[in-house]
Amino acid sequence: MNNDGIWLLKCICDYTRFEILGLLQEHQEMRVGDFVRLMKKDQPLVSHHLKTLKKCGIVTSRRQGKNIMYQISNPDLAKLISDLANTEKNILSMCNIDKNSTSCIC
Amino acid sequence: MNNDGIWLLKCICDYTRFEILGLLQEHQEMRVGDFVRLMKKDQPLVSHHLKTLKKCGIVTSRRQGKNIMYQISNPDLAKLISDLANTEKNILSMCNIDKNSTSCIC
DNA sequence: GATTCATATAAATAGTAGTTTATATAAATC
DNA sequence: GATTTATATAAACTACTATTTATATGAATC
Repeated sequence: MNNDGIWLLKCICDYTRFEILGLLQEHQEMRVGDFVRLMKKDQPLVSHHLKTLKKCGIVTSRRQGKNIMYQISNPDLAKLISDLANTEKNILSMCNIDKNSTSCIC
Repeated sequence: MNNDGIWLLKCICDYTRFEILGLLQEHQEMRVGDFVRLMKKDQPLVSHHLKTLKKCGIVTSRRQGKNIMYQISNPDLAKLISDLANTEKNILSMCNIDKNSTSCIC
């Protein structure tokens, strides 16, 4: 893992992974196939990002028969991630964003 | 600006920009040259990242003689960014990080 | 034990973003 | 007004990371 002090934020700041984490906040535990269906993305792509999240310690997994179930590694972490998402939302709503513009005007 | 809903987090999640924002939290307002000196990075690099932050609406600038002064665009935003940094720190401290390992174990 | 289903892994590709190098602009000073 | 100082811009380069495509693994079922 890189050593720049914000590798964890970076790990969360990819849209696909952000989406995965959002789904995991809602559903506690999910199979890979669930992500694939809900996110409408290719299975290898989803698996790849799950692996990245796992390497960062953000999610854990367990096998259940043919499926592999993923969950956020611990409840406190889940809370902090949702804090992060909320902070992001607050910042966004603080900005007057013109969706067709190239910038936001705070 | 991209449209993935986390462009702002992404804008903050670069080490150089994170460092710039950290300095701006401490000093309210700084000249480009101040960043260059304190961060020990090339001037064009710093300018480039300041431009990115500006495009995202995170910082603003004003000219003062030969210098251009940068500041975080508004106090609420400054607070939210420091919240973000704190959340990051909390997450990090929640993880038992072995600095020489390739992952953290939450 | 062969086939199917679910997921992982690996390799190739493509796109993006950071960095460096060189140059331009704009204000201040002599 | 020429030179210096501070900053910006542009182009070239590099490195990283997401995505795609193809294949492998491993459990369950017939």
